[in-house]
Amino acid sequence: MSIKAFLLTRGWRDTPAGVELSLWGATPDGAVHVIVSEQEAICFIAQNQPATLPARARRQKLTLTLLDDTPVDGLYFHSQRNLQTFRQSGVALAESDIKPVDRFLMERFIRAGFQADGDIELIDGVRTMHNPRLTTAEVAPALTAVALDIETRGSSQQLYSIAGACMQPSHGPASTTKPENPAVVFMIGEGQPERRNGYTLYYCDDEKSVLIRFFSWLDTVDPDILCGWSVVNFDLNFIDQKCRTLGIPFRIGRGSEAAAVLQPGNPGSPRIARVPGRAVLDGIGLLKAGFWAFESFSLDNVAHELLGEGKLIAPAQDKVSEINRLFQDDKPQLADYNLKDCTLVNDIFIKADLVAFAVQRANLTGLAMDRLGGAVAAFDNLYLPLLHRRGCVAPDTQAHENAQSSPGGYVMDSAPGLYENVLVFDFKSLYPSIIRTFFIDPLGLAKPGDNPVPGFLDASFSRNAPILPSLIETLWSARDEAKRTDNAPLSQAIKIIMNSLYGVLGSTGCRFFNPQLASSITRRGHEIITESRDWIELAGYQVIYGDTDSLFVWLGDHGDLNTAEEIGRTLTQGLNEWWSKALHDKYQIQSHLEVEFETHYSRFLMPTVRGMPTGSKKRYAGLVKVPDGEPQLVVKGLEAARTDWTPLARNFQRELFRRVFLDLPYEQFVRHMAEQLLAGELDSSLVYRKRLRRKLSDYQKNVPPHVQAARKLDSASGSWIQYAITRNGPEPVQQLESPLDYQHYLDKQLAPAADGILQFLDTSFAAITDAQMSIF
DNA sequence: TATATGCTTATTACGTT
DNA sequence: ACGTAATAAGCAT
Repeated sequence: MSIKAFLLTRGWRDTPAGVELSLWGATPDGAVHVIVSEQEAICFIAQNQPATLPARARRQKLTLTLLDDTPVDGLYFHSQRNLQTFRQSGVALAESDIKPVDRFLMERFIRAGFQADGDIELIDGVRTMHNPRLTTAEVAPALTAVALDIETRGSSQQLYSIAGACMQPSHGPASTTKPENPAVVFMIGEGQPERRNGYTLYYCDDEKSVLIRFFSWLDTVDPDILCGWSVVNFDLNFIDQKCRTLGIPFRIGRGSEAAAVLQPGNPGSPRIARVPGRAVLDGIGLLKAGFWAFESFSLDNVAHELLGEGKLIAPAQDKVSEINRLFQDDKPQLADYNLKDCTLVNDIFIKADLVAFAVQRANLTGLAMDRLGGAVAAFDNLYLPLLHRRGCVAPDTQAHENAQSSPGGYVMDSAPGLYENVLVFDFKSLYPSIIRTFFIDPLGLAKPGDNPVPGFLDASFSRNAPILPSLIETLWSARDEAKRTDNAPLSQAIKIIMNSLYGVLGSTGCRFFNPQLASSITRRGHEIITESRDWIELAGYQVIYGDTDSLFVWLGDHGDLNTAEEIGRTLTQGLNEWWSKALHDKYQIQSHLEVEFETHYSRFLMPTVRGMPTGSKKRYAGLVKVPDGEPQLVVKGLEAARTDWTPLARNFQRELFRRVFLDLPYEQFVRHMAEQLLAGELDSSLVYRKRLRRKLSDYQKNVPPHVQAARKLDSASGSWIQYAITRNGPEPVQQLESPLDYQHYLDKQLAPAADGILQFLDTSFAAITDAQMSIF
């Protein structure tokens, strides 16, 4: 095949070998023909338009105008700096020595419909370290994955074993070539290979041999994806360091290319894995990116919550010594444990559809599928191609010192009380809908033209085919379609990208940062929520609370249970129609605001700020009746919702609320709970769990309880600390020495958890339990 | 290998009575 | 002893 140019890199940087470029395509003779970014290429691919890209990109000569009106002829670039670098560098192009990973990627692009001759072009420069561009289902039609997991001995940093297990994600058609040996464990030890339950255990002489044989196995399986649990920060980093120590190459890339784990520049930032030709997906990171919430992100806990099973050695045991013991006495059992972690990871990936989510996310953002976060880059990828087609280029990122910050959401003062029949209305995707309705757009702000739509901070926005609103519109209908076809990962990915489009406009790291943009969104939000509140009150109902995009409406005497739903629908429709008319009359714009009737709480608690008459914010609870089922208790922000409160208080609060909401007796329950506590029957639920968000030594100005407990620990371990309050103060659970301070738990856990609701029943935790005392 | 702001709570640290 | 500011964590949207 004859390759003219290959266009798969991005960004630029100075290296000892010279400047590496990535934003442009060019032909081997050095002439600049193609002015197109990788980002744009990926956007096209994502839209299933592979044929459109090369023709358009090669032939189109654009005349561009900077937003500051500097004319630029024929160049397509993302920043002044890139332009300068490009001009100075004298790009040299070559066809030679295409690496296996590049060849692999080209083959995939060709399979996706590109013509090798002419359509795919090679730009020399970066290309060695960067990779994997498995961004789309078209490019990677049948993804295969391997979960890996290592076992080590902590103190001496010895590697005991590596396990790997193949997965066929639900995404894409099944791979036709099933690996012969889909799950393996390589362990230091002596003996013949052992066929065990679903995998093969191989014994190796030493660490070096464990690594080399694992790399070789990986090469035959040749997965697109490596996954695991904290896989970059722990497993791959450990293997990388071990390879350096042993002097062997870290060959887990495609075509046995060497991988690397980049160490964080500044402490706190995550490590990054560079594995040529493969994507590295971490289960924890992906779940967090999809807004999954778990009590803890430990593998054992997530497996229990999602799959109903856990690790073979429960974390409560002394895991380290147990692993050491197994390595000495029972290697097959250690191998079982090792492999089980891999299969749990695979099962979690399948259950939560994480590969599909990662693919959809990459399709939408134009980012590599193993790159999490990156909202600013995603905005660029979506916005810049459209901006360029208008003949404009964007400004580079600026330094913003003392940047004016924009307000966030509007949080109403609440009316505290214990209610019946509270309806919750919310504006569906409020900020994106404001962007659509009010033409919020960087280009529209720069060139408002005649008769613009006013924003805030003296901003005004052109009505003439704005870019960002049309982008939102496209995403919006794609999301509706995804919901219609039950494509949950896609719908979730679109929701996240839509919301992040707003977020970056208020972030100084974004080239489009501008308080006028951010404020024109959020302050319009304030106006919308307060005017909606006024409208509902004029309609005769009391609004007891609201936060950013939601309104909590008490039906009061109108609250006949059968008519509540009816009222909800009527108010929804009325409010939507009112906004349509109001915005048309005032600005001659079409409203894309959309109020939804979200929840009907049959019982609802809006507490006060502790010890005050003032209504609380961001804290409430309610009961939702479900047809043919147990009523569902919803608790937001209160003690029961907080992981830094003890299980004692959280369970107690939920049960108390349930009883109160269902008009069941509760005093006996409260007394019984206090009795059990004092009798030592609840000791196992008295543990606090908090994160150490800084280094132990960095807590200087103030030493909170969890830090006091952590400092009593012989060996510091991890960023979470579990502790209990004893009569000698906080002590870590691992080294509990003093008797528990039950009075503390009565006063600081049970009482506050109960009084939030009991105050509206004209009683208190103290009153109920004192009555008990007087009986004795 | 830069989405945000708003709110509540507990606890400590430290000054003033 | 008591009030208040600072510190820290976690949550809602």
